[in-house]
Amino acid sequence: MEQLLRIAPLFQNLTQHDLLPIANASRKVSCVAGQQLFIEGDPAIQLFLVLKGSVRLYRLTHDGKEKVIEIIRAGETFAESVALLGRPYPVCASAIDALEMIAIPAEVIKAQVEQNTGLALKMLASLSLRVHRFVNDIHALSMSTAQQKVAGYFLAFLSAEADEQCIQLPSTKALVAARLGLQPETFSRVLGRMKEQGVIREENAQIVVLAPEKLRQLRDE
Amino acid sequence: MEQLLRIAPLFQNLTQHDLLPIANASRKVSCVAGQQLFIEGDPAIQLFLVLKGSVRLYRLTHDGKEKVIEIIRAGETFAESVALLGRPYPVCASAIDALEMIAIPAEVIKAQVEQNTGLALKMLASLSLRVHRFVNDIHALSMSTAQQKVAGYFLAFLSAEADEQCIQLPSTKALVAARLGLQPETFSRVLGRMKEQGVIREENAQIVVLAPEKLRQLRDE
DNA sequence: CGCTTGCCTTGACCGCCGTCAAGTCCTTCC
DNA sequence: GGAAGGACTTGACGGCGGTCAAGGCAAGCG
Repeated sequence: MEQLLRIAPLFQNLTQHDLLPIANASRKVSCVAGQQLFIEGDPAIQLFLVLKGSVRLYRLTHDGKEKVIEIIRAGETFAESVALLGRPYPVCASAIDALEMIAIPAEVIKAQVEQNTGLALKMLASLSLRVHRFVNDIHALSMSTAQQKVAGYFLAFLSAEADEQCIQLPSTKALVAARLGLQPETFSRVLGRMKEQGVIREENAQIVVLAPEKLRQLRDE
Repeated sequence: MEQLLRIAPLFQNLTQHDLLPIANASRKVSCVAGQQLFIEGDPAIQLFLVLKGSVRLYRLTHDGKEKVIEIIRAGETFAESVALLGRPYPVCASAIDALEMIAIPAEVIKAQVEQNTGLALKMLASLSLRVHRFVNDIHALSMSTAQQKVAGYFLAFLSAEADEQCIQLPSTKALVAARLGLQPETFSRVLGRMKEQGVIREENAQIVVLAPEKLRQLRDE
């Protein structure tokens, strides 16, 4: 269990002494694809570390549609912020595919944070990063055109200057579209246009970026 | 200085012993309206507590327009998250009107957080709140129509169930429009429609909400 | 093999919102 | 008082993207 916990940046570099009470209180959970983990308004009694699979965090709009806020992938934690505040979850969560996670009681984390400055700093760093990502998201969401959103999304996956990189889309295209605030149809059309411009290619469920600089140009309009 | 610092939730309830080094390292700054505080990419060497006036946090899109990410009002702090990470500012900041702030060196905060669990917890709570607000913002941004955004924005100001509440808009309407990701013209049109539906009224630069439940209905489509 | 189901694509249509432009109201300043 | 400027409003128009509908395509199953 301790080894598993150390996957998360949150718990790396913690001494075994500090990690032990957390490990003892945590338990492993498995979920099938599509399973509901919690819904908006549920009391936040635990935070999660994803070991395998991915999780969709979303909100329901008043007319029943869902807006994807974040997609959590293996190795990442979520619900850290709420565990500390003692507030109910601000989003719904459900498993995208088969899922393995570690559930960590919020109270144990709270207790540890109070004693252990190292963990507190880690959590601060983690939350700061999340804030930064949200700033990026808000910026991306208000970028006007669908093409710019998609280009920006792909560029976030590219590591360096290398040409011809592959991108593995998390789950289905429809989900990525939702993440970007687009309809599946629109996403498909944008991909089609990019393909006929020679910017990308599709190869067995992967996106191959042929011309990163052209992608950058599309994002910048 | 110490009294001023205690305005912020971040520093309330800190012992004088803990607050003193922070107070000693901080200094007061004044700005004229429109003054640039920092731009995106600047090294983040200090965080700010606004005493008087308000601050616009924004990003520049690639074609030179600016997207308002947040509006910080008197009594609030900003740039807490970056001060800890040692990363450059992810946004630009400029004064909306005449401004008085306290600038607190990031290093002092970092040093104090390492020693003082109380401050660490405060900062965690503050960042958690910010994350929650961003979640709300992302949700609001992806709500489709302009009317829904405006209704949601107004509803966030209403405290309880009381009818006939006044809302003081921060600064100009154009700025609020930018905050909502709308053009001033669109914002104006939405206000006009709400007025002729008897949902709101305008009275010397204030919005008077006449029918909160109608507003809720508009937000929910 | 044919049927179903789910995912994706493509086409047609329409409404919302951004843009451009002109006009009104109010403040400021001489 | 009159001119100038800024904030806001109102109108006309066009494009992007959402919606609806139909069709293609692969996997699973009887």
